[in-house]
Amino acid sequence: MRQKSRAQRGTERGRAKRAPGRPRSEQARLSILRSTLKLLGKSGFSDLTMEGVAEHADVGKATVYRWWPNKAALVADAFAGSTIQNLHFPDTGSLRTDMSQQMRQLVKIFLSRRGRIVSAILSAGQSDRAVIAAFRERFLKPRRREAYATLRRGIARGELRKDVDMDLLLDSLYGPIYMRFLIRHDKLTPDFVDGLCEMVLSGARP
Amino acid sequence: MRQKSRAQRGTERGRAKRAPGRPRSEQARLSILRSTLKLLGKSGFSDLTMEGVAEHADVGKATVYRWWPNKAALVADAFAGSTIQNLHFPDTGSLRTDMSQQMRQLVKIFLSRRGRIVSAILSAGQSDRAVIAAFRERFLKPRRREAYATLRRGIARGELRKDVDMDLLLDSLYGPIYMRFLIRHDKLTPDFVDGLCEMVLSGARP
DNA sequence: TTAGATTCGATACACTGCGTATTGGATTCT
DNA sequence: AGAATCCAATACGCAGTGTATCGAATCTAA
Repeated sequence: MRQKSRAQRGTERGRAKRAPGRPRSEQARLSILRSTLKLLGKSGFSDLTMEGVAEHADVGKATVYRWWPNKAALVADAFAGSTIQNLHFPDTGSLRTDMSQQMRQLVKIFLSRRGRIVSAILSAGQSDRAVIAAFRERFLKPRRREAYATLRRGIARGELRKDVDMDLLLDSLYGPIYMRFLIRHDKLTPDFVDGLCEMVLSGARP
Repeated sequence: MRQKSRAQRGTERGRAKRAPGRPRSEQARLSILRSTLKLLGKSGFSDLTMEGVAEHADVGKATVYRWWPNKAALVADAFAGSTIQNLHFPDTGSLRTDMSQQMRQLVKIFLSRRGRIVSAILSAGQSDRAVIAAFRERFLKPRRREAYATLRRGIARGELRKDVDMDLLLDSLYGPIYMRFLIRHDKLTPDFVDGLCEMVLSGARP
């Protein structure tokens, strides 16, 4: 909070008066965030160290601590800034293929190097509410908004009940993916995604 | 591994010759495991310290390290030994109420103090495969076996398709619960469980 | 009863990482 | 020019990790 208001003075809107003094180095900021993501993908949250980030980013340790109070805040911010592409919903005319295609993309990401970052975020989030909140706000919610639109198209086409509980439905579709991703008791395959879609969506038909 | 073979010499099967020397103190072992669970429920995984466990268990720190190589191993072992009750499947004659009742119990545990332990295990498991394996083998799998039997009763009564993919179905039922438990984007209520059961099971009917 | 093996609790130790503080120099505003 | 703020570097105290050592306790085997 404190450092955010400080940062705002420097970066927010041109009409706001610029604070005196040396402005914050955008280069250092980006370098720190990039290094955080890179190291996080390599080694997970618990092995990530603030000193390691500072060294890899070629930056003083105090510079890291000036802008992020602790490791969790840094990781949450780094993740929030990492825009994950290829996760939009298509509009094929069929709800099942719309959902299935997007969910396959999500699984692909979970199985890639970026999956390690997501797992680290969810892990750290279990003992730091700011981290899990960042995941919800920056990752989950934007995609949920797109998903609502996709579901509404399905309702309009008569593929879903009009009174369907959209949050319940989306959790039923994505929950099993997250569960297998985190507990690793079973494979995350495209066939799994398709079977999941078929079973859950057929339970929500008119 | 090394300490396990050591321990076996002392405790395994009466016919095996007992090793010379002072035997391992069962009292210390139990005290350590109990303290681990207790502290884990209070403060989560990252705040748990080996020194804290040793102190709370009234035991030397070296005694902890003699039998468990690190925090993750200790936590996995402690969780494995903690039998969680009240998580059996009833046999009411209706698949939906059988599942719903058991799932409500699970939610109750997730929302209780023991939920903190589960969340700590899943969190630690993201960077230590032994921890997540302990969760799977000691917690998930035993309940899955009971769930299979419950589903088979449902198939026999004609409430489920004969060719239903039981693992897919169970993940569809439990995945949303784990997702809400870990991401905390929505409430874990009995109504949620009931709606979930209804939607998913209706998608698996003949 | 004794010798040998192993555990126990206690404690000291080196090491790593955390988070704070200080310093001298750089950059920008007024 | 002067004030304000940022930077990198570095030193510091603190907490926790994991190892090592100690004398005492407890067991088996002879």
